[in-house]
Amino acid sequence: MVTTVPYSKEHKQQTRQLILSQAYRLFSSKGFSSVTIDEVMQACSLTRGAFYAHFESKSQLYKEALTFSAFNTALAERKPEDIPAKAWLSHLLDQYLSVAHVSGERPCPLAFLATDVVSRDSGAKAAYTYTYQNMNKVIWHYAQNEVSCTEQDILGLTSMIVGAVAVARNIEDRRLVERILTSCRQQARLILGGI
Amino acid sequence: MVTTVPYSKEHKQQTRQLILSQAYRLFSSKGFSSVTIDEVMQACSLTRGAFYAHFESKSQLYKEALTFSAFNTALAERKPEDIPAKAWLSHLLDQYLSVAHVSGERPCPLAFLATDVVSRDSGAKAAYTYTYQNMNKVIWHYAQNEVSCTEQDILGLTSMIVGAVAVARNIEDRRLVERILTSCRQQARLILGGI
DNA sequence: GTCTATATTGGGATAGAC
DNA sequence: GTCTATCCCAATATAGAC
Repeated sequence: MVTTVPYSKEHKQQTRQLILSQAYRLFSSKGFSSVTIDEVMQACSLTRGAFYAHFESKSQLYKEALTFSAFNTALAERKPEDIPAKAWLSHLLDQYLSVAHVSGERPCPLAFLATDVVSRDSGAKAAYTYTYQNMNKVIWHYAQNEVSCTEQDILGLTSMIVGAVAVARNIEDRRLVERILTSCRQQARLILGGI
Repeated sequence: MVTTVPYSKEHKQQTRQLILSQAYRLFSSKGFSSVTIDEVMQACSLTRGAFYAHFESKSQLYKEALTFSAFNTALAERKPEDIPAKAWLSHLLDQYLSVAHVSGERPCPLAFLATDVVSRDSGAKAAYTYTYQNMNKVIWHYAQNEVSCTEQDILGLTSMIVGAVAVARNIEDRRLVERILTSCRQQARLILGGI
């Protein structure tokens, strides 16, 4: 019941982080219901029983993994000092609207869990909303004073890039996926008004 | 094993359509895994056992329900003769980008099942892709010759409206939802270039 | 075609040893 | 904290009567 000698506090923290990262990887690719706790723990080279020393339930894991992911997304990365805001924003957009992202590289929870969060509890929805607001904040941070659009216009931009990635994941025709991403890269520039 | 007297062929067809419509209603609101066959059949006032006289499996039902929905979406509605193409397109956009739609009224499968289809089989993905292509075709049909954008630009537009609805469903803050929808209605007009 | 069982599996969660 | 073993419920699918 109580943590004893052979496992240090750091070890528990590390294990917890490992579980969160593997859980997010699996949840983002398959959704809540299709992921089993056994699967998550096996990915961590642990057994199912050990799970409950870290989390109360699968639902709690989901919520925490969602929050965890918000800090590991590409958008959370700090801009290198020597790159201008406009160039960095352009880079972020291209990265988001890339085949690599659609294929699951550093998946954005907003796109990958878009319809999965709906059936979860309010906590998960709150985490989703927070991440969405944060995405808008980050983009506006780089865009403001540089482009000719309002803060409200950013909401349309983020809807578009999230939607593009979410839709593209279901499309097996590679050519169509490319066309969607290309169109959105263009429209994003149109909305921002010159970057 | 074989259909006998007390149930006519039309009766079977009617039952089948009822199952499809109830299934789509449930799938679109909760996703594949969270819907049970029992639930679908209860919504039809039938029992679980009867299901297998109509479909082979839950997966097949999902795929067929997805295809079925494509023919019942608001976008599939015919334009009344006396309404100009531009006005009709404008009406379709406003309807798509409405709180009512986000709340589940005549749900568009592209938005409501955006991340749910990913884990399904190729048949489901093909149905999704077909529906997406069709949405683009319909919008382009009304837009062409009326607006100043290319067919490729429509892909960005549809990504945006699908994304907006998918994202908004997870947000409990009504005010934020309104702001997202408003922004997208504006950006949609911007992309179309004057409607 | 629809019903009432029932077979069977998968997976969340707990118990107790180490 | 992690393991193995187990409980237990939910849900897909089938069998057989009507």
